[in-house]
Amino acid sequence: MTGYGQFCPIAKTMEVLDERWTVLVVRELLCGSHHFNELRRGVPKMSPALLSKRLRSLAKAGIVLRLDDGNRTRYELTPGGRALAPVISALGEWGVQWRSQLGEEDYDPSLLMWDMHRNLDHDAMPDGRVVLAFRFPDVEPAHREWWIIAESSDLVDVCDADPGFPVTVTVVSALPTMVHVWRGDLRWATALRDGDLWLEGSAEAQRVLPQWLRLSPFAAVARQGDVAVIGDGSRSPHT
Amino acid sequence: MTGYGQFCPIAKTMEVLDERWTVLVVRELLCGSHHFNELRRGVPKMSPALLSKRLRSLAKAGIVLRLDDGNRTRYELTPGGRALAPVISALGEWGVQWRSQLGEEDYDPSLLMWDMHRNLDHDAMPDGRVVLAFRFPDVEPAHREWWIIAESSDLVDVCDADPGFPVTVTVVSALPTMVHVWRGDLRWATALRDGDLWLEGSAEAQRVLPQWLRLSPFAAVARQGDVAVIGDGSRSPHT
DNA sequence: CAGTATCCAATTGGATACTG
DNA sequence: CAGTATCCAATTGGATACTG
Repeated sequence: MTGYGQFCPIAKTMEVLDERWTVLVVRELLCGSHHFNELRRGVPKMSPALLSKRLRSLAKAGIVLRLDDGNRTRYELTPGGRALAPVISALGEWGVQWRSQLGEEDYDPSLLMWDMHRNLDHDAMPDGRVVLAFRFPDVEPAHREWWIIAESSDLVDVCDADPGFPVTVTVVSALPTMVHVWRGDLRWATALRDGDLWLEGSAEAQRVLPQWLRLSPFAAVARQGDVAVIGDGSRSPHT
Repeated sequence: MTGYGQFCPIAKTMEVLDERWTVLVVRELLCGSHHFNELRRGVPKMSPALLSKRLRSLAKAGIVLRLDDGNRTRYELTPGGRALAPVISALGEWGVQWRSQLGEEDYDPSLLMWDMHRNLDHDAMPDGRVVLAFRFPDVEPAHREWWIIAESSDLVDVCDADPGFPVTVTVVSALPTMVHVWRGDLRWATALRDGDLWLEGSAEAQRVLPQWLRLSPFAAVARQGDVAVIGDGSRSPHT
């Protein structure tokens, strides 16, 4: 039930990566998360017990190092773990090209905010605090409003309660619209032109927002295979 | 228990590939197997019930096509399935670099023969029938001797019973030695020089055998990370 | 914050035997 | 040849509550 009993290098790799959630935990580590609750925010639907278990397996497999960091534990990829980057890239590139259709349950605003908050282009942003607000009118009230507070490149917070700071720009759209813009399935300009997404704030801030908010690392991958779902989450048929 | 509930393209890919054996079935299809029992030979430790189940899942996922081919079923990759080639390559490259240590149970002579038989360099081989014999004195009698009978590029058989044809060259070694030569962990020349592997047959046939028998597609990948196990299957410590 | 402990229903997949 | 049927032990992982 564990190994494959094969000398094939693909089999030897899958022995380590084929368990549910494992690859997503590695993805989070590659994205720069180092602490347990930070990792949890990248895999919000994974139970903490299971995350703990996977981190131990990955440590045993020589992919993750668990380090004592004061009274917390710090997780670090080993060189072998970092060498998984091309594997993770290949998986993401295939996914964006051949699995672009999402189900209802895939639209998770907390994950979107978590992804966006660590991909801001701080060089393009003004000095001082920038507050980005998001409103998704189609989402249940409890998860409808979000704030990203960028103080500096190493201090960016996400919260779902109004932090009280003046907002630099507000983005309003259906959640699937923002998700597909982030994924690169739908262009900012197209969504704005079609009225599927709109901005509130100074004209200048509205103009530069798309530079501040970078897109998914896979957004630039050429699309093929199937048609993206856009707008309201209804499925487009395969072409 | 099935999806991850994430819009992340890596998660969407793993929803299709994270089940045990699935990636190895795709590997077999990419290697050119098209029929059920042909696929089985590439995953000898997988039960036929499970192989059947995985082929159905892959068909449902749009990766495999099941075609009626006379009274048998033919399996074909879809364009999306063929597009998994870079993913499979990345997995194999990582495995060869970071998981080169094999366990006892990974040394499977039937899989080795199956891999080798489809990687012959027919252009380097003479016209007419070429018979390669293998003897692994360390393996239990029932799986100690193997023959690869190459009639032409589209007619190559593997068997574990003497087919009775004159043998062109015989290779004798411990099974791990041949496996590590195939994987590229150990060079032909080194194994021959150290007496870990020897050949029987005409001097000319011995000389050209390494051209006929090509190595694993991952044999040329640069090694790093850990030290290969060679020779008798005992473990070398990590460096 | 960073996990651990416990429980349990559901799934998984190996084994074996059988079939047109 | 190309699978299907059945059974069952073992594992898995989600849920919930708890801890220093």
